[in-house]
Parts: sequence; structure tokens; C-alpha cells
Amino acid sequence: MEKYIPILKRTQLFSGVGEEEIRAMLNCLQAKLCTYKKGEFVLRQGEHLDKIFVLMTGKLHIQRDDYWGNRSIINMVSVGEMFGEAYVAPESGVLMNDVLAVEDSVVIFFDVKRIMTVCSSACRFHSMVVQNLFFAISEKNRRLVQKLTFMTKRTTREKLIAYLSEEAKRQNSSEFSIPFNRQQLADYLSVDRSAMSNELCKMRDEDLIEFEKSRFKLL
Amino acid sequence: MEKYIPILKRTQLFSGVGEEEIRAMLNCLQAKLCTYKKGEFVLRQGEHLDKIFVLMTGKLHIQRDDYWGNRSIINMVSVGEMFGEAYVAPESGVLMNDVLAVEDSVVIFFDVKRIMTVCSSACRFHSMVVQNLFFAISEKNRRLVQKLTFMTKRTTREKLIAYLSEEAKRQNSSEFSIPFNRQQLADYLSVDRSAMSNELCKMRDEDLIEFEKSRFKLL
DNA sequence: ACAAGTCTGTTGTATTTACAACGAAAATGA
DNA sequence: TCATTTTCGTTGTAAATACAACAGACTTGT
Repeated sequence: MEKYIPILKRTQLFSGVGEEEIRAMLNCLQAKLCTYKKGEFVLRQGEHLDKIFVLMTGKLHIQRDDYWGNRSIINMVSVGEMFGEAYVAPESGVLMNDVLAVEDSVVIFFDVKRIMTVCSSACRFHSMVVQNLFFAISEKNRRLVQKLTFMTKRTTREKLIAYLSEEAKRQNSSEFSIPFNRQQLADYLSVDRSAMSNELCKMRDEDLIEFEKSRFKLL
Repeated sequence: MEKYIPILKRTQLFSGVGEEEIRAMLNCLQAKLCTYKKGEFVLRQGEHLDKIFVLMTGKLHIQRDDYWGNRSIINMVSVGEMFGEAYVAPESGVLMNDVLAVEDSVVIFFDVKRIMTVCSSACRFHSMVVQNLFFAISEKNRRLVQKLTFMTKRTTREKLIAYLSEEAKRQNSSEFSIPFNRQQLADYLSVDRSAMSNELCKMRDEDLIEFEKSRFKLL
């Protein structure tokens, strides 16, 4: 456990907390270390979660099988990232996804009741962890809402306009760079790359936008 | 303020907290009452939020204008519902939406620092409110993720399959009712109603599903 | 019971998209 | 520098969607 403290220190969950405090809290929060071989399941669909975890080494996939057995990968968990925050609630029902180790992985589980119920003066930084947890889930929430506003648009052009104008607002300039290449942008907006590329060029021809590589300008 | 305590008692934020405790907490949480005429803005795009609020009477719209001035309604806030949880974070930037009163409305604001920083023994139920807040935002998070998994599907049929099989899992039965009529389901999945209706019937003809009104059966 | 309104399925057409395939430009790496 | 790979734009075709319009079943209120 000891050797993972430097990794924990850099996670969002323990942001602002020193190594000494983390060491103290590991006990207070009933932290448990688990290792998984590549191909093993960390969590299975249908389980009831009462822990959150942080990935220490390796890589995980959050995936889901539908009624007819079609699998789709919902998300990827990289080292230092957290999972399970959203499932820890009295009425959360059961986990709807599998969590699979796609590499040999090590995760640390924390008891949620312990996190949510602030303990005695023994760990002064506990309330900071509660705040960090809250902020993490808030941030995830904001990102999801934003993505939904793009996805609810019907056409590729509308999705592009929604995304680009949002990005322009966020960066407070009509000229800005995006963190995607074409394929990634298409995946993010759930559209076909070539169709999107085509649409971008049409918009350029109509003098709505200018662009070069990942740099865009709204007109 | 006093007359709104019964309403607050029934909200998710104060679930499990008695009226006496709420009364005590209103002070502790620096609650502030604000009234808005129909057509007034409760919050404007660009503001930095450090409060959350609960709607006491009236109705609000969360709406957004894009770069070219096209308006779209993101969400509706009904009496007892909360808003702002997701924007209260050090790095949340600024609010991306307007919040508009579409009826004469009364809202109660709570200071978030006060909520997140658990106070002295004076209000014993404070930590329960922290938990409620956490659960509320978790639940919203789960709903958003779920909706995204439907929305990322390319075709109407795939969206329907994703939604229906999810609902079947959730209700733990291949036969179940949904809380939407056709138009609402189409809005929820962001597709055209008639096209969706058409697709449903095709799926029925292919013996994939059976349905009658809002009752469905997967085969 | 009747009229008005709503919900649902159906159809046809114009539009939009997905998909596959390809070449040019740019980036990468030995 | 040269070969390889990746990225991007382009095109044509088949498939899917949006939109409008309409009819029958069902609800609602009077």
C-alpha cells in the first residue's frame, strides 16, 4: 500500500492532501488493495456497489452488453482516475456495466460510508476529500450535460455548430483550437468521419467557418 | 421563509430531515429567499455560481443560446427541484446557461461553502444534507450516462434497442411499461416521432418486440 | 352522446447520413 | 532522405431520416 501513496497524492480525490495525511486516512477510510490479471473482471453487471475505487496501475474498460448480447465500450479508466462515485447511493440499484481489466491492474477501494460520514478530529483533511469527491462528480456532470447538448442535435451540421460555438465561448474567442483530430471529433459527436469532413468543407464554402487542422474560426 | 419549510421537507435535498431541523439549518446554511417575475432571469450566462438553489414556487427553464443566437431549452425546473449542484466547484468556470423564470417564481439559495463545510454540533442533520446533495448529483450523473449510451447510437433502431433493453434490465423483466408516450420517447431519444413509430412497427413485424401503447415485450 | 382534441400508425418525398474506396498531403520513423 | 503510416478531403451509392400530411382509434370534457 505504502508505495502507492505518491500516486494517490496526484489524484483528484486527494488533491490538496499531503502524503502524511493520506497515510493516516488510508486506515480511516478502510482502503483495500486489489490486483487483477488482464481479462479479469473488477466488477460485474448486477453487483451492488458500496465502494469507490481509484486505479493505481493498468487500464480498465467500462463496458456494457445489451439484451441481445451486443457489447459496447462506455469508457476507459486510466491510472489515477476514479470509478464508482455515481453508483454510491441508497437507491442506485445495481451496476449496469462490467468493469474489465484490459491490462494487469491494481486498484484501491475505499469504503464510501466512511468517506461520507466525517469522522473525529483524527483526520483533519477528511472534509477536503469529501469536497474533492463532490467536485469530481460535479465536473463529470457538467461534461456530460455539455456532451448531451451536442448529441441531441439531429444533423451533423447542427452538432458541429453546437460544439464549435460552445468551444468558442469557452475559449472566449472566435478563433480557437480543439483537442481532437477529425476522427476523434467524429467519435465524440457520434457521426461518420467522412460525412463530417464533408460537412465542415461545405460550411467553409458557405463562409460560416474557417479552419486548418485543429484550428477553427467562426465567422 | 417559514411557510416554505413544508415544501423544503419534501425535497430530495432535505430528505430525512425534520421541519425543526430544517428551521435550524436555514440559518446555518445562510438561506436566502428571492422572487422573480415571469420573464426575469434568475441566473445569466457567464456568472460564477457559488450557491445552489431549490425552487419553491413557479417554473424555470434552463436555456442556452449558441454563437449564432439559436436558443434551445436544456431542461425544466419544477417545484422542489434543485439547480446549481454541478456548477459549484473551484474550476467550474462560469455558467453556460441562462436560467429564466417562465412563471412568477420563488427560489431559496443556499451558500455552498456552508453546506460542504460541516459545522459544529449545532445542526446534527447537516451531514445528512451533505449526503443528500451527494446522492442527488450521483443520481443525475447516472441518468446522464444512461441517456448518453442511447444517444451515441447512430440509427433510430439502435437507439430503441438500447433504450428498451436497458429498461428491460432495469425492471428485471422482458415485459415492461415505459413512462413515455410516443412523442415523449422520440424527444427523449432525439429522433423523429413518425420515423420512430415506423421503426417500432418494423421491429414488431420482424418479431423482435411486441408492444401495445406504453407496454413493451422483448422477444 | 357528441364534439374537440390527442395519440398513433402509415405513406411518399426530399434531405441527410453511413459506408466504402481512393488519392493527396502531412507526419512519422528508421 | 525515403518509405510507411496517418490524416484529411472527395465522391458515389445505398440506406436511413426528417418532414408533412392524413386517417383511424382513443380520450376528454361538456
